[in-house]
Amino acid sequence: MSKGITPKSEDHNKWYTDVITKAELADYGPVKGTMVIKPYGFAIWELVKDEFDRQFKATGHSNAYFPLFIPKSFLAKEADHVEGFAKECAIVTHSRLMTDEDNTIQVDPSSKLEEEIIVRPTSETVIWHMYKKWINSYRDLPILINQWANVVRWEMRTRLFLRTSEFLWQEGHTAHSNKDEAVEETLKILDIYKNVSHNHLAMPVLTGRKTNAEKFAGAVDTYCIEAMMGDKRALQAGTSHYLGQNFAKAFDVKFQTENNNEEYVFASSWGVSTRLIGAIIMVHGDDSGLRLPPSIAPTQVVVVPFFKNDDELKKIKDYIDPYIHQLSNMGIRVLLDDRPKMSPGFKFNEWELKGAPTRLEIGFKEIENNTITVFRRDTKQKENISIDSVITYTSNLLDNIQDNMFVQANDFMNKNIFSVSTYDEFKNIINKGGFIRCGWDGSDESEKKIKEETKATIRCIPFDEKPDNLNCIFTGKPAKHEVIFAKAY
RNA sequence: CGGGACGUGGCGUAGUCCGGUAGCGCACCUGACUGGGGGUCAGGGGGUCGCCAGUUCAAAUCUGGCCGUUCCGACCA
Repeated sequence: MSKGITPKSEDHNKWYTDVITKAELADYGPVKGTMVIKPYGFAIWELVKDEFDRQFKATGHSNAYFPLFIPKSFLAKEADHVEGFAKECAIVTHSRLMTDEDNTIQVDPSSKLEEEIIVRPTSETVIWHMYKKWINSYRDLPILINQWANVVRWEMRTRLFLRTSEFLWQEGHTAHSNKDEAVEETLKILDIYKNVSHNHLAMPVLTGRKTNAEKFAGAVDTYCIEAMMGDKRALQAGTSHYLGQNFAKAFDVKFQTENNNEEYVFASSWGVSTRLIGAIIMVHGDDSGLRLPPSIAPTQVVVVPFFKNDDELKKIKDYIDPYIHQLSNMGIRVLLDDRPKMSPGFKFNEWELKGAPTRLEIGFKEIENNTITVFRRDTKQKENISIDSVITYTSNLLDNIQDNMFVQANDFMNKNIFSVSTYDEFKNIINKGGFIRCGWDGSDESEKKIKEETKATIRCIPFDEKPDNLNCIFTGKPAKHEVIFAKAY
């Protein structure tokens, strides 16, 4: 590992990839746009995933698995949906390879498939194909299914975690007998997304509805959580869609009501992806690397001993082991980094780079005085405390760091959301970075023009919008909505 | 798909203009000394210089072609 990472202020993009590669979160795959999630990065994802999974299950959802391969014809069944994904699909056309005279590997032309297969960019179509088979009566509803899966979107420009050709996510697909219930489901999930972001990722998010131009292809309404990254750009961190009867109609999924009428099923779908890892990096990271909120840190407490030889290490272990076990028994993820031939200083830097929220430093100085040195990653403060208090101190400290990281990120976001009244101010702030809350006349044209001129997009129409006395920032007409504009990833 | 840049040990690069023994930093291996913020010294391994052809006594270096990567634009969670 080479020393140091590019400072955030110098080159944010380079800083971001430096953090990922040097903290060993991920690496580039051999096919353009693919990535390998390394064990440390995957451990973070598993913690994030487990929390979502717990909350989905607690709200009545079950996991299932649908196929990776989808008949090409399925995608065409919902007109808006095809248009949304047509330009970024991987397509399977053949099923065999062969070696030719030169001993090179070729696609065997005789293995051409009769119907080409696409690799799922999302699973609405296969799932609704199956739902048609499963739904007959109102008694079969609701269906509340989630799947953890990979999807493929053939992207032109990719970035680790934020946009890769293949990524991991969860996609929920629910079917309901009436609109209200489907909308309620859509918003219930959005609430879970928001709560996990706030309470576990320590990442404040704005919630709201997407404009027509920004919503999911095939949805009636798309709701989202939007977060502000450290460079003041926006990142869509999760979406929840009310699909109305669009997919039910496309796949002819009807059910019999209590009154023996026939009606199309109402639907929702929703997802968060490994993109969240990118968000965590950019919301919390600093010039020393990653900062992980304790809730999703694979190692919450790293113990770094000072020792010259096995004998000294043994004495330190005798001193510290009981406390390590006690922390571990409390469910705290604690690790003793006793790798030999690596200086404590090296370990300090490495664990700071990897974002471990707290560190205990233990050497003979501490042993003699019955103390231990505690370092917290969020503020980089060090303190020497009595060894007797280490358990409660550390466990409280983790809670404190979790809260503090949210407060820090929330303050940062709020300081960088601006109200403006003229388009000049608007452009000025968009250039400097930040979110803008302002009026919009509701037309696709002004939204598009603003995007062309400033690269800013409407991130969402916040739930608490107050458009009444506002004018459109672009046309000056009375505002239809109060919206959040920002440059986005 | 348009425009620019670049391909030299695992990573980052010098050398290319002006052809002549492939060099450096990091990482890696061995040993000793070290250890309170990325240790020091000594020794060591690893490169058909993206590929193919051409010019030449001689090509990382010159010429032509091909391939790949990357950055900037249109598209996107």
